[in-house]
Amino acid sequence: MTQETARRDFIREMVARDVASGKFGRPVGTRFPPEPNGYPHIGHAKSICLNFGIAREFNGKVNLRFDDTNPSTEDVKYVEAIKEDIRWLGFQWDSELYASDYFEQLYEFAVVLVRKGKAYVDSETEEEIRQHRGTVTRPGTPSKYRDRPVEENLDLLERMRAGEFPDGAHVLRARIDLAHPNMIMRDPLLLRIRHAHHYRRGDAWCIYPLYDFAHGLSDAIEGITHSLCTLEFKDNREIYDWLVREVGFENPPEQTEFARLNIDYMVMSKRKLLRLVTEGQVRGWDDPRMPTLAGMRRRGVTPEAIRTFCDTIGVARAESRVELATFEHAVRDDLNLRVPRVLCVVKPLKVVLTNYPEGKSEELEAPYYPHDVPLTGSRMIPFSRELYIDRDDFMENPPRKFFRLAPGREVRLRYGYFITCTEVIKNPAGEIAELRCTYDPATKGGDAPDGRKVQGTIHWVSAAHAVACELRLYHRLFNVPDPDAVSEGRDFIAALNPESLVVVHDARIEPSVARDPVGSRYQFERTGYFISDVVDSRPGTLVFNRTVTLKDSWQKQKAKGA
RNA sequence: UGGCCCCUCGUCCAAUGGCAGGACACCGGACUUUGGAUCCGGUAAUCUUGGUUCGAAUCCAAGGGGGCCAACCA
Repeated sequence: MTQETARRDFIREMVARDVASGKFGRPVGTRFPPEPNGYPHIGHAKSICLNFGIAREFNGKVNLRFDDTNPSTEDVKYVEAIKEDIRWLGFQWDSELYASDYFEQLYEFAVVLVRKGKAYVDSETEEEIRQHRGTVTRPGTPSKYRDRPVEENLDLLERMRAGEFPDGAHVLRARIDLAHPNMIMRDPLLLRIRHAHHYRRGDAWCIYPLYDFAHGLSDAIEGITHSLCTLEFKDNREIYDWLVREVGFENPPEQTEFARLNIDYMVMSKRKLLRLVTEGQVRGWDDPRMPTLAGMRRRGVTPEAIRTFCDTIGVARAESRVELATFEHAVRDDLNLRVPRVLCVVKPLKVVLTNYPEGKSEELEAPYYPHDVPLTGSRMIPFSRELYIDRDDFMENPPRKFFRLAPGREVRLRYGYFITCTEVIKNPAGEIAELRCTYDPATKGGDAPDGRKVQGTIHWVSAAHAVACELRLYHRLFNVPDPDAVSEGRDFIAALNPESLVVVHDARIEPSVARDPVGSRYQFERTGYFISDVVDSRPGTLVFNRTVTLKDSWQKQKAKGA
């Protein structure tokens, strides 16, 4: 707010200029204008951070305005979801408003336009209107109703509102120019008849404004100064300006467009997300694989990480696609500094310590945070003769640079002892069933008094004390970086990653987490960040969602060797 | 093909006529009881061609490439 030297995006620079010049003669006003027909996603988060951020930085106001002008797709459940997600992201709006509350005013504006000869009632069919609009390379032709007398237009408009006509019988159009090079300006439709129940207005209205008619005028009614939207609305700016001018607003708001957010391996279109949900490709709007805020929340992503991410990617006018790594970095960077570490074995392999007394067990103290995280706390973890380690941490014939357990090799058990593998036990099928190891009692806590070093440290749990749990390992939902760009005629559904969710049913976790509340976040050491699932996890049936893996330079090493 | 918008390291964003910089990614190294984190170092870009200018990523022109617009969706 005070950092005038901080680098700013082109929009903030513009707002700063406008504030300095007193251009609008009123405080900065922004708005976030979702249509309540779907759940907000990370792309909306970018817009939310921008609009709410600017209002805060410039001591302005931000409105949450639902652009609810289409009764057939909208629902209260979406307005509730949107409000919840904005709050969760950490923002508070100054006013909660609805375009549907402006229907009366919009109707009056329509009358004004008709009286000025700037709008008319067209009675052509939908098909005729489309035909007469021309194409991008060919001008359109006027409707035969275009020159109806004002009085007739007024009468028709009134009767449209009164419900005298069926859907599609008439529309109100702006009278501009059928040959306009900007298609949007070829007498755009303003009001259409829709005998449909509106989730807020009920059956009070049967004519509904279209986006172009409602949006700019709603901004103007609210005294918005800076109306920020995405690039695809660039052409609409012309009708926006035309309408606020014709209706007579002084110092009307001005629209500025910025590039929408795209992230590799994600789809951001609400239409596509809705399809994923309705077709059951995912388990709902809050499926942790979804780019929705609800999905990310359930996945374990924090609002702070999302806000940091939005800061990182910046705001510009060039279309772009952000690498997934940029997003994952923001997530790890935030989680690293806030969540406790615990031990969880994903694919258990039994280890028997042949020189550890049978029936004995002990408690080892394990800090929750590593030395470089400024948080404190620890818990005791049980240790005994039979343990589980991860199958991936043992190889019978290890390649070079494999620093983990192998026959004859010594490794450290995290917070525990050094162990050495002495024997590999196989089942009749020849698969490794169990390892026999010896432990060195002198290395309790993880250090050898003789200064002996080990290459690797692996995680483990005590077989008798560990708690079975379910792990949901999420991967990218799509196999291609740009699922929106699947070739013509092919469905983006075909690009879905069949392994976007891998469920592990028999993971084993240290018992300390058993009674933590659902929604608790952890780092499972050496594995990744996880959150206990708020929907399905309960005491006795623990379920964890993997938020993001840890960076894995061993995987990278392996890939290079391959 | 009409109109409009955009084009800087692999990716995202800066540089607002004056030394092309940051973040992520990548590659090395240090450190390490997480192959995590951290620290240090490195590779790496102005779409092309002209023009204006003492000086151009920046201004102009042409070309190339990408995107948006022809829903009674937003």
